[in-house]
Amino acid sequence: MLIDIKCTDCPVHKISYFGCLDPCDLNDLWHKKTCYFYKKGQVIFYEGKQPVGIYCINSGKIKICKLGQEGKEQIVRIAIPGDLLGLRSLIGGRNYSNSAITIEDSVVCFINKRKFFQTTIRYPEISTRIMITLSKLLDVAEQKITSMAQKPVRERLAEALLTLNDVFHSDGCPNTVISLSREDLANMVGTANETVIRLLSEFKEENMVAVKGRKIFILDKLGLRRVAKI
Amino acid sequence: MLIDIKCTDCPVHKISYFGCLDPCDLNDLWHKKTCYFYKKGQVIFYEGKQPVGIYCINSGKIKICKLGQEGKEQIVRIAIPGDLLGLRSLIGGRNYSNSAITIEDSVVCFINKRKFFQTTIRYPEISTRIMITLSKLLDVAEQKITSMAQKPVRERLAEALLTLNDVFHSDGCPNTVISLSREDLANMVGTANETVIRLLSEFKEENMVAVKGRKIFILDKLGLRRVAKI
DNA sequence: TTTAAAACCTGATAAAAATCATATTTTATT
DNA sequence: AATAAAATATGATTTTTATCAGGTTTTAAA
Repeated sequence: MLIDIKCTDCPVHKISYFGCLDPCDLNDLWHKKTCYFYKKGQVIFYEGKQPVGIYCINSGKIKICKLGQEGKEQIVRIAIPGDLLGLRSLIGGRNYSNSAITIEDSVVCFINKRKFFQTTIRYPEISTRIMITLSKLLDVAEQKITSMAQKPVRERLAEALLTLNDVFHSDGCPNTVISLSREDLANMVGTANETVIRLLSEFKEENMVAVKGRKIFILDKLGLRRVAKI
Repeated sequence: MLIDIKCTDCPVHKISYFGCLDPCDLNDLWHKKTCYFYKKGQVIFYEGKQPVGIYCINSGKIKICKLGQEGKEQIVRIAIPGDLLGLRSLIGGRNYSNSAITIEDSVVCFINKRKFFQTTIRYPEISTRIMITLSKLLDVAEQKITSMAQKPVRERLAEALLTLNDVFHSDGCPNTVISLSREDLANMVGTANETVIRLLSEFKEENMVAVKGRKIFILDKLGLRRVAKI
């Protein structure tokens, strides 16, 4: 569903990559971009496909995932409003190395390749910002590799819950509710969903989380941090 | 041990980040940099320390690793001649997120922070190249997360051997010899060294590798690729 | 060259986690 | 509100892999 969102009115434009654009360029961007509403569970782009531009998240949450063995999905990270999607493929001139799927109703703007490069070339701040973002993502990814290699599932799940706590807190609501299926949680942690369910009950027993249906409430961040060993 | 290597004579300068520099700047770089010889096993920099510049590998191989649980080391990647080390910390203005340790005798040049930024600012090609490199590293890292999450040790070891085959082939010698301790191999794959040893014997039985002391010879790349499922 | 210290190898055992099976609850749909 | 479908939960079992313990070989150093 095509919708219209003016960049100057966009709640994320100040914190996003385009925060440094002058009003004129921002207005121009608004006219050039297209903006869509995606229902929860819809695919924004598929791994392996050729990129034609980048996506800027206006609202909602999006899981970035890779297909592994026998189609099993690995969630690499969760993107939130202000994040750009498809940056790497565009920079490296390669096909998408992962898929983007909404995990809640989301609004995402699309900026085509040429327009994006035209803008970034005139704003070196954007390039710098991209480099910094990539650096940070790489640090996080390497940290995750280390966790996957060395930590047992219980610790990794605690780690994931803390990450999700930040992700789901980002919209500013005071008491954070994580709304993610056990399957998705398992695909973040790298385990079976039965194992996630069992460990979640353990955490519940230890009063570190509360569970209401699909929803997970973080009650004891410090406790989880202790379990995760961070 | 301080040694003197002229950038124009450096065998990697053409393929390195500084390949685009004009002769004058390259000469200037030579005067500003310092160049050291490191024995196998020496530390170039430590995780957590503040960066003061970047390192450019002239010769040798260097493991990039993070400290995990109880000091257990996780090898994130292996850097080869032409690679820059410490880039991310410099860009992001953070401390080193990992350590760099030589796995064979190496020669590494050091360029201080200011000099590096002075140069890169005048050569946008370098910024672009950095972005492309970071993008690729991130793709590789995410692929590794997926492997760690979904593949059993046997498959991951096959994968690691194929990666090492490329790394150790890079100097141009025809028949590749991987010279890496079982411990290091285990720290790449994310397993115990006993498991590596056992699986290596299996691969030997199946005529996919040959082992002579510490040295590993890859005999059947296709076979390993089949095992690794790539 | 001898000796010490690492690194490597092998087997037995234990722990962690996956898989399978099946029941129950929640959510979505008519 | 009733029904179907999907997701969640729990137990039993098996597989994978780590850990421990003991050897042997290789490497490094006196």
